[in-house]
Amino acid sequence: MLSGKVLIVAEKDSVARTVAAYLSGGKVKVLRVGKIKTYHFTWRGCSCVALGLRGHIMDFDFEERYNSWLRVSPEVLFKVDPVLVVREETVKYVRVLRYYASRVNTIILALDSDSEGEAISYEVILATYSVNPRLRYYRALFSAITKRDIEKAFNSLTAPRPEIAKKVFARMILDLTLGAVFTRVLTLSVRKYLGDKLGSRFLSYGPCQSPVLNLVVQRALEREKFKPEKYYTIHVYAKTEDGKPLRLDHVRTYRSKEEAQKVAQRVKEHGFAKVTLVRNIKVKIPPPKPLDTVELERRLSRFFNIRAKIALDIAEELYRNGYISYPRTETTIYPPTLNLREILQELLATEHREYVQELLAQPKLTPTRGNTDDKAHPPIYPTAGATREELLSRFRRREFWIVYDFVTRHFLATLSPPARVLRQEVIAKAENVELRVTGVKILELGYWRIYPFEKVSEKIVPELRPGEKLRILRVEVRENETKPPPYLSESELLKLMRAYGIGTDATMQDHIHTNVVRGYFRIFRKRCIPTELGKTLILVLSKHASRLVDPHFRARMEKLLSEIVQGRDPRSVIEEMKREAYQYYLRLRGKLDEIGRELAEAFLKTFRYARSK
DNA sequence: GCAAGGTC
Repeated sequence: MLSGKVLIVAEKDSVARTVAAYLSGGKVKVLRVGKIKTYHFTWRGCSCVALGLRGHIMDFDFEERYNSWLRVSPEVLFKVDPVLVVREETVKYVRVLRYYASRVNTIILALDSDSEGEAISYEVILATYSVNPRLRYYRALFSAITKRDIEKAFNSLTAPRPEIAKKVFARMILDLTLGAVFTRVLTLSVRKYLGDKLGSRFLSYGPCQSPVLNLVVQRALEREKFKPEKYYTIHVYAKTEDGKPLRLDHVRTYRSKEEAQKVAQRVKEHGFAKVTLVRNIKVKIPPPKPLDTVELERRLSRFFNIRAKIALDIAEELYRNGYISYPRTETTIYPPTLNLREILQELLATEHREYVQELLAQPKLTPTRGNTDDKAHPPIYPTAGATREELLSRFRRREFWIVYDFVTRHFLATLSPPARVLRQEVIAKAENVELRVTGVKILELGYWRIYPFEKVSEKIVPELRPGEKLRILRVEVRENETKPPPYLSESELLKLMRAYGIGTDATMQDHIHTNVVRGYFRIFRKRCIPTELGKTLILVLSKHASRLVDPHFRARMEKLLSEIVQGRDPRSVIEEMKREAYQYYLRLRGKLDEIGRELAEAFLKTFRYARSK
């Protein structure tokens, strides 16, 4: 099937390098063209060159003449087709692609086996077919960067799937069109009220960023609407028969203070409580599953108050420097080809040496296992052992060490035994008033030894037996108040985004970050607090175009787009979505003055506040 | 100057 000369294109350099190494059997010549590395080798008698891109090489944009926000009415953008253009930063890649394309007879598209990879494949075809009419294109689909998978993919090449590429292109067109139209109309609405005060700022809308903002705002509104209510609880201080002190709580709460006091009085007069139930349950707490991107971000936020964007930026840098594996993954199962013992050997160079030795001494390693596999990248794990000093001197920032050490501990935890605790519960009755005390006793630390972030605090209840009498010393009625729900934490937000299907593992933190940069919400002590501007933006959009900010909007759009893969004409899908968006546009346009006034007022509050802080 | 998705 193949003969002569072959160009292999991968999504990133590391994959091109690995493919070359596996197919060549080891003999690879590396040539640099500017900053781009090309890998030359022989495979099945063909002379091959492999190179890695940096993701997409093309992008959609509106033609130059639509760039004026003032002279071009936003609705015009619904009627024009954005054009696919080579990105400035990737012109050099296209040049190299074309150079080789004119000198080979076959291009193998070894891009990631997801829809983005299919789209990038198509971009490569668009960039090269004109320089060599005899070119043949094949697709190599591998589900892991392992020798077996790569060889299998290259021995069973398939055809590119343009319908998947077209779905991605349709998404790009819709994201751009909706983003541009609504960003411009919102920004223009406040112009006449704000003038120069707007500065270089603008009010953005996006099919991912805005539903994310909505989630944050809804929680804040719940919080604001919340009316605290008083309630009363009863607490009993008692002594066991052998003299140990013990506090029991009445299982009920009361709205009325008088009623609570009456019950408390009855308990007090009764003088003792009789133990009716002693329950001790041994519970196993399993170690965490192998780490994916979202979980890395969520845990670093929860455990260390590190923002998701910072977490991924640092993980990226650690990856580039060879300390951890590729940080953008949805996989939570270690592939069978991953040599866990080898990684442990590496980790002997860390300060967890002794713990690592214990694990290595075990005859069999049994890692935990999640249930997701993106078929592209393994879970995140450390790839080199390093000390605190090494990381601190190399990166100069404490967070690098925190992230690296976290990844290491998490990896070790997944190979560790569960923690074991004893959950204790004692019920006692004074007259007919039910009292309870609960406790936790740690039986075995298990993985908590290396992963103390999840360790529970111990509270031990003295040993009691049913029928035992507890002498009541004091009874207390406490006044409490119901509390509003807290602002959404960044960790919860990421979880919700994943559940609603907003963004991808690699972009979720971006959508959060965009909202922060736009001044829509702040993150303070791990929690997302919307500004006046963020709240007003959601209020305005909810009133006139609620679907655009609905958390389900992204998933709905994806579902519609997937019809393209089933054979539907992309143009008809794009038109359908645009028609709907146009209706929302008309509604907003009908209320432009009112909307502009509200947003302008909120804008001033938000940025006056930001400056005065 | 608009978005979201790759990648560094």
